Amino acid sequence: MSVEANESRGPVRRVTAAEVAQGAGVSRSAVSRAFTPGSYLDADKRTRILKVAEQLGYRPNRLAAGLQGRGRSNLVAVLVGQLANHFDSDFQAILLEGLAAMGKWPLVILAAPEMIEEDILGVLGFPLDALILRGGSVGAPVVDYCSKLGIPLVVSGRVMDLPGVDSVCGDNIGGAEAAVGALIARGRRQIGYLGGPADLFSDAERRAGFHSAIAQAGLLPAATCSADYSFEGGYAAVAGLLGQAPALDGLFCGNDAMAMGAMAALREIHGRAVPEDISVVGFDDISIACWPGIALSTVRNDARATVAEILSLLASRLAEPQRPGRVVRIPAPFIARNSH
Amino acid sequence: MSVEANESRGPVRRVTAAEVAQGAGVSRSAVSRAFTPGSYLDADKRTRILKVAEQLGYRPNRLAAGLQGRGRSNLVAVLVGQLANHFDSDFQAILLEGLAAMGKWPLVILAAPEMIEEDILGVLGFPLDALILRGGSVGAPVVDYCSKLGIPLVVSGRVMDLPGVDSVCGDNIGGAEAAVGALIARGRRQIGYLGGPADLFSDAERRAGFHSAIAQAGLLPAATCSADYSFEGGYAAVAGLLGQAPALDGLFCGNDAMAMGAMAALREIHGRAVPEDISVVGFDDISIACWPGIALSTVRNDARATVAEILSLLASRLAEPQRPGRVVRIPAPFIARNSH
DNA sequence: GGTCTATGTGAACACGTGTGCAGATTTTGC
DNA sequence: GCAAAATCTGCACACGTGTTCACATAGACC
Repeated sequence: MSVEANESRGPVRRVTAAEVAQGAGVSRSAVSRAFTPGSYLDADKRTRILKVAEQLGYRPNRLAAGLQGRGRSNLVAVLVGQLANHFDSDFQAILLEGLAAMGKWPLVILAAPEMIEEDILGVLGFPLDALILRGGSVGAPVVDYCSKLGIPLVVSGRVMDLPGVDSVCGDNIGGAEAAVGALIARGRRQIGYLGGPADLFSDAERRAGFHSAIAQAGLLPAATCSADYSFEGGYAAVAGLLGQAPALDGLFCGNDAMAMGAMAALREIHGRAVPEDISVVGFDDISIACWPGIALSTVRNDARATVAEILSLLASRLAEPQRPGRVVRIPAPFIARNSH
Repeated sequence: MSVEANESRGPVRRVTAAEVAQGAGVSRSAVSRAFTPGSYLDADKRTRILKVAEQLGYRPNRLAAGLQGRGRSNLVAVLVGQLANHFDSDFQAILLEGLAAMGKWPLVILAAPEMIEEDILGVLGFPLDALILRGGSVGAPVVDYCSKLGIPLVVSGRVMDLPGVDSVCGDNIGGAEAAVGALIARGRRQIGYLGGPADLFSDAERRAGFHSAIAQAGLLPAATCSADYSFEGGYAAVAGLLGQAPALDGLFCGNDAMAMGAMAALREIHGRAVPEDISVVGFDDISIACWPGIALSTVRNDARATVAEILSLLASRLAEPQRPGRVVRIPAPFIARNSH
C-alpha cells in the first residue's frame, strides 16, 4: 500500500485516518478522537492508535480538518515589502514570532513592484484568519473581497481609514517633530529634510512633521529632496542638498539607511565632520543604528509594540467580527546617540 | 443569508459555489467549470456566473479544492533562522520571489531557539508540496515524517546526506581558502580566524578551509576564536585575538557582520588601520558589505544561485518523487574590496 | 441524411476530516 | 440497589470543491 503510493505520479498520497483505524483495529472516529484534545477515548485504545499512527507516519490533514464545521485554518497572510529594507526584516521576524505564539501559520507574500492585483487576490482563496498588510500597496478590490469573504484586514505602517479595517502606525509626525526639535536644541538652524519616495504614506507624515517643527521654531526649511529610502539614495542625495544649502548644519532623514548613506557621503566626499560640522538624524532605529562607528541618532519605530498591537487587534477582530475599524498610533520617541 | 452569516460567532462563513449557482440560475458544476481553465462551458453562462460571483464575493476555497483528487496545495513551508542575520533576510526575499514565480505559497516558520520539535512537526499537517530548511535545526523525527508523508525536503546552507533529501550549500571550504589566499597574496603572515558558533555546519567548513589554506602556505594559525555571527560578537572578539597574536596582520571572519564588528573595534579601540595595518575579510557578501565606508572584502555566498538550485531541485523532486537525494555546491568566489 | 467529432450539461461521487447523536457501559452518590 | 451522571463508542452527516460519466446538442464531413 505505502510502497504503491510512493511509486505513483502526482502528489504522494498521505496515510489516512481510515488506514490507522484498520491497523489499530478501531473505528475511524476513535482515530479522530485520539488527535482531538478533550475527546472521550479509552486510554489503552488511545495509546494503540498513537503508536500505529507514528509507525505509518500519519498526521491529521489540516486542509480536511479546516474544511469542517466551524474550525479555523489558522492561516494568516502577511504582505511584506522589500526585505532589503532593514526595518522590515527586523519587523517581520518579530511578527512571525508573535503569530507563531498565537498558533497562526504565516503565508508570507512578497509585494514585488511588478506584482499585479490578481496575484494578491489569489491568496484570498485560502480561508484566512486574517490578512496583514505591511508592504506593497493594494487597491479597492482587495479591501472589498476581504470584506465580502469575512477576512480581517490589519494594516501596518500606514493608516487605512475604512470600515472594518484596523491600522497600526508609528507616530511619524510626532517622531519627526522630536527629531527636528533635537537638532534645534543642538543649535542647528540650517536644517534640511532628506525624504523617501513621495508616494509613500510614511514620507508624507515625516515630511509634515519636519515642516511643522521648522515652522514652530520660526525657521524655514534649508533644503529638501526625495530619495528611495536606501543607503545609496541617501549617499547620492547629499550633493543636491548641499547645493541648495551650502551652510546646512542639520539633516533629518526619512529613514536610517538614508541617514547612514548621507553620513558616509558627508564624511568621505564633502569633508564634513558628523556631528561636529553637521548633525544627522534618521528614522526607524534599525538594528544597525546602534553599531559602534555608526551610533545613529534616530527616532524609534517600535516594531515590538507595533506587532503587539497588530496581534491584539487581530484577536479582538476574530472575537468580534463586526467591531468598527480602529487606528492605533505607536509613540515614536527620539533616540539620542552620537550623530547629532 | 449573507447578513445572517456576518452576525454569527466564529469564522464568518464564505459564499459557496452553491450560492453562486442559485444566484446565476445554473448548476454548481457550472460554477466550478467557470473557474477551471479549459473546461467546457457556454460563454454567456460563464459571464453570468462570474458576475454573480463577484457580486457575492465568491472565490473558490483552496482548502476544499486541495482536498480533492490529485491536486496540489502549492503550500511550501520554509523554516528560516533569525532574520536579524542580514544574509538570511536577503536570501529570504529572493526565495519568496522564486516561490511566487512557481505558483507556490510560502508558509514561513521562524526557527526560534526555544522552538521545540513538535512545533515544527505541526506544519506537516498541511499537505505541503515541500519543506525548505534554511534555518534552525531539525532532528530525525522531522526527516522521518517528511519521508512518510511524502513531503520533499530541501536543505539550504548545510548538507544533509540522507536518502531522498536534497541539499544546496555554498562552497564554504573553497571560499575560505580563496579568502585566506588573498590575505597571503597581500603578504599577510600572522593570520587569524574569527569563527561562528562551533556547532554550526557553516563554521565547521569555513574553519576547515582556513586551516587548509594556512597549512598549504606552510604557515601556522596565528589566532582563532568563536563568536555568535553578530557585529557585537565580532567587535568583542578582537581583544582576545590580539591577546593571542599581538602582531596579527590578517583576519578571516566567518561572516560579514562579525568582520564589520572586528573592523570597528580594530579602528576605534585598538588603534589599528584597516587595511593598512591589518587586513580583514568576511564571508557572505551581504548587501551592506559594498556600502562606501565599509567596502568589505568578502566571499560571495550567492543567494540567487542558491535559490535557483533549490527551486530546480524542488521541481525535479515533484516530477520524480523517488529520485535519489542530491547535494549541490555553489561556487563561493572571493570579492575584493577595500578591507584587505 | 447519416455518421463522427466537439461542445455542453447536471447528477453523483470522492477527497479526509470533526462532530452530533443514539445507544451502551461504567462510575458516582444517596 | 437504584437513579443520575459521566464516559465511551461507531454510524452517518456535513464541510466545499473538481472530476467522471452518461446523456444531449451542434457542427463538420462524406
